Amino acid sequence: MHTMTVRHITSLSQVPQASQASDDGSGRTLMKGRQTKAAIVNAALGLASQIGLEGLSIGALAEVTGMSKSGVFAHFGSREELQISVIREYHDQFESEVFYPALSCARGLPRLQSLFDNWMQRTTTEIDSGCIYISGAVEFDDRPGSVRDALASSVNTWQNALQRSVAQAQEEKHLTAKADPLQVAFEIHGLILALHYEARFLRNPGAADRARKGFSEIVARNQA
Amino acid sequence: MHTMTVRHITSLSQVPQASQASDDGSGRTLMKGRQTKAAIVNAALGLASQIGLEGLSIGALAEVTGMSKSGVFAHFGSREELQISVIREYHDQFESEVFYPALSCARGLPRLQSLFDNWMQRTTTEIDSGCIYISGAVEFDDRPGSVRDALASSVNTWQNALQRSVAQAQEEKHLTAKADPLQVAFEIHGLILALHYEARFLRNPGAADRARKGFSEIVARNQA
DNA sequence: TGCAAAATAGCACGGGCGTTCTATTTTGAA
DNA sequence: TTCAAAATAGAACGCCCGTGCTATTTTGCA
Repeated sequence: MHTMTVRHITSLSQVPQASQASDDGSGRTLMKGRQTKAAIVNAALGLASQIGLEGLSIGALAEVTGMSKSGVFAHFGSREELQISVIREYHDQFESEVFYPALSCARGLPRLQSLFDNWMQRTTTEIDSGCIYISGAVEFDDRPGSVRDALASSVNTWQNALQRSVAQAQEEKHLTAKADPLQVAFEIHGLILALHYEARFLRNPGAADRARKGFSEIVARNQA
Repeated sequence: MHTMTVRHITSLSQVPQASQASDDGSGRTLMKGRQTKAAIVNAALGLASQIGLEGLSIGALAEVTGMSKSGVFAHFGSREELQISVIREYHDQFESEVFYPALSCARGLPRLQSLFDNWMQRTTTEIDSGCIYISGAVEFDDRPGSVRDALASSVNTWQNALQRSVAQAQEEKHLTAKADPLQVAFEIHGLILALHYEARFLRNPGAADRARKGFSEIVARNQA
């Protein structure tokens, strides 16, 4: 039986969260375990990106980090909790690489374009490492449980942010009011998925260009 | 050491292949093992659709078919060969459900529309069972080997057929000659991937409508 | 510097996996 | 009906997995 502190995966908007520094609120100073745990999670994210969340094994993780199996295990209490930690880490990285940088662009189309560019950039990088929002969806689409919930929650948060950006582009009269943000976000998502599929699995060259072209066509078609 | 008869996965066009009846060409009559093997492969496809090609285990398959582990194993000689058999079976089903029926529609846009409709129909059905062209791509994008090769070969065959249909629609002056078949096929693929992702993983309603709408926009934009 | 608590290691367990080997049953042409 | 060949079963193998236990080491405040 584990004491599982429920921590919601949201933000991707307003609150820029607290310090994450040396104090966890319990009055005790940062113990070494925290850093170790962070290192483990980082290694785990690297592993999971390549072989998937399901392929992630505590034994392999112990080898990579140079620790013992039980030493790794103790930080999480279960494999599920480890997987959820990895998802949280990925969420944070995605947020800081794709979402936050776009906030420096003007509301509306510029910001939407920036969101897409950052997303493309990240996906292109991931052609060699894999995206766990994509692989995870396939691994857990039929597997109910807390891992699936954490994953879906993260993805939903991002999709909402994307849809919000489309709606803002309408408010700013950059896109026609007749467009449906859900539809636009759906089509953009499809471009990213096709890029990931064709570049990473099929190794087709030119997929990135096609994704970019697809985006500009979507924008053109929905322009105000 | 296995005698592995190399059988290329192609067709999806011209040659409607031979009888597949009771003679395998070696002069011997159909033995019972053939039917059993077919039954196993069918069961395996059902299993793999839900839990993926990697999740497929000989033990589980033996239980489902009511056979012994070694009885099942003997038909394939290795787990890889079993997975490849499943891919071949899926290829055949995909062909006969999506590709062949569309041939009864007129060359050009009608046939392309039919291909998409059949594909949509199949994907919609697969929201409950999963598509191994999609899950397999994720599972094997980083795992070289014969399974990956078989999968990529099947997918490439289908993509070529789709691109050919787009080109034919241009020849028939249904679509503008300025369109790029690779681009159009890429975007259509994206719609199907987004449908699968959002309907099967996120359980978002309305995804099918959005995919259809996306297709009609692609057609409209590329009309001659 | 001492000492409780936290972090890590070591070991063993039960279970599922793919595969191999050796019986045993079933098949179907002669 | 016979009998070799094909099909299937059964048991065992080594391997890796997640997890639970019990030391042992390390940490960092008093």
